[in-house]
Amino acid sequence: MASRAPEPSSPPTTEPRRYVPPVVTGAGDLPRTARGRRTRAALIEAARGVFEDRGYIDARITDITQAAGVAHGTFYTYFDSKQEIFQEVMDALLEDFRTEADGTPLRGTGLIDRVERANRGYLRAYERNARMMGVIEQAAIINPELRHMRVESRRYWVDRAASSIARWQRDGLVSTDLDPRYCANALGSMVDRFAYVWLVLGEPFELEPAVDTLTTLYCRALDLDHQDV
Amino acid sequence: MASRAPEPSSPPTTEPRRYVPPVVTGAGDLPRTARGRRTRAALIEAARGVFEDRGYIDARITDITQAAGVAHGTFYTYFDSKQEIFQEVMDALLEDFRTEADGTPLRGTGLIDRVERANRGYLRAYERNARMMGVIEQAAIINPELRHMRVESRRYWVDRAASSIARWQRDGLVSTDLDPRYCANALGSMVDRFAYVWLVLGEPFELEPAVDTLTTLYCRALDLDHQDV
Amino acid sequence: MASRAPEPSSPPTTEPRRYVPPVVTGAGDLPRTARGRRTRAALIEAARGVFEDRGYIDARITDITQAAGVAHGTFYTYFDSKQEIFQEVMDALLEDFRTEADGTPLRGTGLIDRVERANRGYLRAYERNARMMGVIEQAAIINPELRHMRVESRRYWVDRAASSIARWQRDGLVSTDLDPRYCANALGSMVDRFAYVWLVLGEPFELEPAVDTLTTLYCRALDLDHQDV
Amino acid sequence: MASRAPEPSSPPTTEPRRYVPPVVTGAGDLPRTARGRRTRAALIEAARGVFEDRGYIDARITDITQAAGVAHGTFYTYFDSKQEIFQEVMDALLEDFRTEADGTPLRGTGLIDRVERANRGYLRAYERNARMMGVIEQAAIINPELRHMRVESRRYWVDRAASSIARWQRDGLVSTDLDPRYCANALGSMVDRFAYVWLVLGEPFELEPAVDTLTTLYCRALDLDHQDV
DNA sequence: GATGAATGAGGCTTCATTCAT
DNA sequence: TATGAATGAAGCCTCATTCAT
Repeated sequence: MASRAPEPSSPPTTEPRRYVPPVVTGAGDLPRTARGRRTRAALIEAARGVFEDRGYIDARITDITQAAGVAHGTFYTYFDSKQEIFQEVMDALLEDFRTEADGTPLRGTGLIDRVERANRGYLRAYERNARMMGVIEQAAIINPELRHMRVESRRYWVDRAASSIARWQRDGLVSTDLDPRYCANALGSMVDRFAYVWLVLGEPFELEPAVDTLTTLYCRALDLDHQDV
Repeated sequence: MASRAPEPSSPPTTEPRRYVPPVVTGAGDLPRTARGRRTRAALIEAARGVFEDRGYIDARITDITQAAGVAHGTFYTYFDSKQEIFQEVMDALLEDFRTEADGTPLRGTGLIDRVERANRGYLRAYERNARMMGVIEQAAIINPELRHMRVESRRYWVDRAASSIARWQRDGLVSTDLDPRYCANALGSMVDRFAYVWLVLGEPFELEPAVDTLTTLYCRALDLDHQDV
Repeated sequence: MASRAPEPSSPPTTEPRRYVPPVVTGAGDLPRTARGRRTRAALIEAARGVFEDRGYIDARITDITQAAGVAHGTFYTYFDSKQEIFQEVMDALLEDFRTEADGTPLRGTGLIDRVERANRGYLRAYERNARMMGVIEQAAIINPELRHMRVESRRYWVDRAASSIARWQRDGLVSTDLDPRYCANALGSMVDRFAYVWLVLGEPFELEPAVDTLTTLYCRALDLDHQDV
Repeated sequence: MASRAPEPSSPPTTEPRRYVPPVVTGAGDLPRTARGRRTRAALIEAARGVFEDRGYIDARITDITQAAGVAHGTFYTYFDSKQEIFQEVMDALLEDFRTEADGTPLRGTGLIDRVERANRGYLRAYERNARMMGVIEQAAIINPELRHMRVESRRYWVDRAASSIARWQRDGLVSTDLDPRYCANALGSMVDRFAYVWLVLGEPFELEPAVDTLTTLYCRALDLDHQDV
């Protein structure tokens, strides 16, 4: 049945490449002088603003240098391309994401509390970075290397979830008729996509009911709530 | 005196008063001759192929006319822009989607069977149209009008699901502590995004376990399986 | 002094050609059937409206056929080009111009009365055809053959005026220190251009004071008013 | 709750809220480097030549960059459109016009001498710029903004003349039965259009008789020659 | 390091004209 | 005659990247 599907490893937009670690050009390292570091930081900050305002495709190098208050050519002193500076912005964002997720306060000690904390953390981080999240979606869909980054990032979260589920199965908390990888992907999709529909597409929701709903569905789907007495 | 004269203060050459609507080249109705209908259909078919191969952004009008074997200008006899022909392709696809979803055989008569049928139908339609689904995602993220179409289409499915959930609540099958709209969005996101991750991003899954997992999670999340004895 | 001027016979826009009488193609003669004559007339009428609304450059064949309610290709059954149908429209207009000019009532019998009649007639005809006059100016400036027509038409009026002036000189009514051709051109320019500035460019004037002013200036310039006692 | 979040109803990806003004490529100020100024000047000079040779409509950006010996894209470093560079050329020309008109030697001290000087100055400036004057006529007839410029420029001359006539009336030199604005427009039209017919349309005239005729007609029309004893 | 000018490939769209029915 | 589909040349403009100071 799945046989009619396109090769899964070959998304349509462009020919997939094995992940080539970003070529470290002259721009790879941090600038040596303080002035250089300042300029570089200004460019990254400016770039984030421009990406948020115009999206990935419509962001022009000119916009970025202008917003940073430097000459056009200066951009190429620090970055080789739009993609490269985008990766910097994206890295910072994903880092913020992880930090936020972990830093969210835990309200209780049960499994449901943990799930709730994860969901709340994710949604809050998404809220704060909503505009860039939309842009990342756009960029990832267009640029193969950026897509790779995004897929990798996704895998990080999904793998964590899959490990948890597997552990819960070993602990007898979750039925073993479920495949952890399938479940983690499905439930991760649920949370991630819900955030996108809400915060990027603009479907009107609110944080607390969203957290509640996602947490309830998540736990009931795994039958965690019956175990968690 | 100047009675028959036009208003002197309104020079005719460049600011016409009577507005003659510009000729609507394409877009209008269907071509009047069989030949025209053939050409138009050929363009749409060619366009789908080109979109699948190159994505929305990289698809050029030239690619489409070449694939259809007509002159470049012929495109503009039938369509005004890439967006317009894309909408045609997308319409056809969404139609196919609905048809497929409804036509999937029902394996039993219980609620779970119905959920399963919906999920299997959705995934099968997604499979068949995987490449275009990816392209639609791309296009919708870039073009506001296409995004609108996609959001509307999404709403169609979500509303259906929300209605079902509300009905099940009235029938005492689903706990009333859940908001149908939140649930429908979350669970719809789960299925839709899972399909995307699998069939567009290329995460390796298979149809039957996917249907099973999604159906199980969907039903347990709503506690449908306890009722459905 | 005049030596630095560009070759007078070589206006800049395009290479001047000797006047080639319009090539009589298949379209030259009137259609044989009544239906054909009707279609042709409809096209000319439609063309005038389109030219008035959009100017010469922006008028498209499509606009004309659409306004005439015939198929696109039908145009070429009767005309070979936009220029050709424009000439038809222009011919009719110039004819109307001459008729109007001659038909204007003569208010008295003196020279001044005649000058006034000519001016009033010219301005009234201009008023009625103001929009097309502007378009003719545009067309003549762009298309060498149409410019030729316009120059010829201008010459017609100027020659008439020059003849009158020469006659008046022979009759001792006008000082012989003036060159009739120079005068006729200058005074004709005055009237024609005044009409353009008023009725095409939209400078606000009114008919009667305009006639008065132009007539007074015209006659005093030639000292006709002193003779005309 | 969702306090730090952006308005959910406003998706960021495509409808940016903060408006980042598009980079103004050309048009801005003068180039900052000498090289840039040189290139810009070369483009303007080349443009004038191209306009003279091909007219406004047929002048292509490519022609201009080729004539200036720069790459196509360089044009857009300094100008946004053909219209914009044309305005520069036109500005320079009108400036030259005013300078020339004022700088023409005054042959005597009477009113007639002044009129003659103005006419000679105008015709000489017209002679020197004949080709561009024709092109300006073309451009002004086609492009609304350029027409506006031209109308404004015309108004400048006509207002000057109207002021003179009004003054002469106050001084008892010109009959008060004439409206200065009507007269200034009519007589200005005479001179301007005569120059056009001569130097653009190519009707054969010569400078001195032209100056004489126009001056005589101008003065007699206003009865200046009777006063000027 | 910083500047800003120069480059040029690349795609879209229009519309007069031709042509097959 | 009338129709309307098909043709394709032609020019504009953008903007990432390179380069000379």
